[in-house]
Amino acid sequence: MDAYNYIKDAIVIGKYEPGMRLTEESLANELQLSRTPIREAIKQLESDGLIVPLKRGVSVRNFTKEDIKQIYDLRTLLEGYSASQAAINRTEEDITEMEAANVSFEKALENYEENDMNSIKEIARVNHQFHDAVVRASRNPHLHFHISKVVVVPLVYRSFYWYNLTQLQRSLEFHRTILTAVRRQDPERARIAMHEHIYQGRDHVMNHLDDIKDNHFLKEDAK
Amino acid sequence: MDAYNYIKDAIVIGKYEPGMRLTEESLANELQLSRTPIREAIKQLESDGLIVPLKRGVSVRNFTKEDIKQIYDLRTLLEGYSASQAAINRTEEDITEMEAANVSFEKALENYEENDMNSIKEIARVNHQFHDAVVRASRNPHLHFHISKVVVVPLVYRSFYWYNLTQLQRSLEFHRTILTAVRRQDPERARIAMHEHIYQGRDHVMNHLDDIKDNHFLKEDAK
DNA sequence: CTCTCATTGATTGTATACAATAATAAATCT
DNA sequence: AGATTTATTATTGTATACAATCAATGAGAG
Repeated sequence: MDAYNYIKDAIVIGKYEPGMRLTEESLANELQLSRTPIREAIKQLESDGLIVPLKRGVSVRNFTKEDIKQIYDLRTLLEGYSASQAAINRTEEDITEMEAANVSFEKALENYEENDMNSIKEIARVNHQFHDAVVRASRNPHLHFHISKVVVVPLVYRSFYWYNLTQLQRSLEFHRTILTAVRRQDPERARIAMHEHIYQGRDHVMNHLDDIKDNHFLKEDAK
Repeated sequence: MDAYNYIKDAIVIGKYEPGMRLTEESLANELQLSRTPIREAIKQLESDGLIVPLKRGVSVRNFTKEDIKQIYDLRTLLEGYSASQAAINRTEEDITEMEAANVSFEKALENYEENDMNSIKEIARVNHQFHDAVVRASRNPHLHFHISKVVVVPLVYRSFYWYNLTQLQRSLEFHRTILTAVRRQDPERARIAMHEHIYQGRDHVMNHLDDIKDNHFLKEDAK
């Protein structure tokens, strides 16, 4: 894996915590590379908004509750649009892919256990599989570009750790509703279903952020 | 100016034409720098989607007519949302800024002459001033982030060269309508007005792309 | 004469060295 | 002691050298 993806993953899974300062040399040591490729990775992560520039060097970005709200609102907007466009432009192959993703989701739910790292990761994977199929069906690469930047945010990723079986089953139901609307080429219903689906995710995450007292995600930006 | 902004501008104004291959060494020579900072700039521009990776090195991205359509659709969506949020969250200072931007626009129109490089640039500047004020009034930095990536596309920038006085006056009228809706805190009217405004821009650009025979923007991707 | 393979040349990927600058620690003065 | 200046250290910014890889050219075989 290259430096960019390594560091990105480390941030997303929380290995590098928000506010943590990243120095080129320590990263270079950890990845057994020279500073040159590290610097390039850092520049890209800065473009992604996952790290913020300091006077000297960079630190892992801290997303506040307000950030998460706004990011979910954007996701709602973009993925809602994505679903509506998918309903217009989808082919039979797209439908097949979405169906396959939902079958995988079902299977993943059968093996699901709360707090089991592996089954959670599997859920995250098949969930992404479905959403990705929708975006691809929309036939708009630029939309894909923006959605991918909005979804990668650490908290969005980690939200799967906070779901329980009932909520995940509800998610699958939404996927089925969206699939039906896309199959019937009903853009508005597809959009609304996706909108509702992601909005539920937003509520879910926001509730958790309220609960957590010692919330290291909400630390003030280390200046 | 640093390497990133230099190359970006060169691409946006068309100095580096679509499909043109960029080698690190030639850029290093042109900017009188070593390859190291050039490489970092290239990685960022790749994130922006302004250049595309080749098997070896990179080339300036070529935006097809389909790309432009999709980009404008996204802009419509994002800036429409931006206007609606501005209507909700605006302060008096935001209104003042938007008013100032429109006054500047008026002034710029008085000095406007078709094909006059300077007055065109001035129009582009004050237009951006207004749109930027709206985004800032929406109080959503992430929205700002995405809109800025969607607006920078070369063709969007150059579209100002294709306007005439009547069309620019119409643009100013739209700005006024948007401002009114934002002032009255009417999100839906603000959204629709912005939507219509940008959609006109889209039509305008698409018509021009139809007209232009020897359209170097539409060259096939140099592989 | 054309196709294949090898050799050459150009360009990128990585490492390292040095210079510039910021952060930190020490020392001096009031 | 507290503040201010100076010295030291840490970290980044840039340049350059070398290794790895891809593209292009040419030589030889069919």
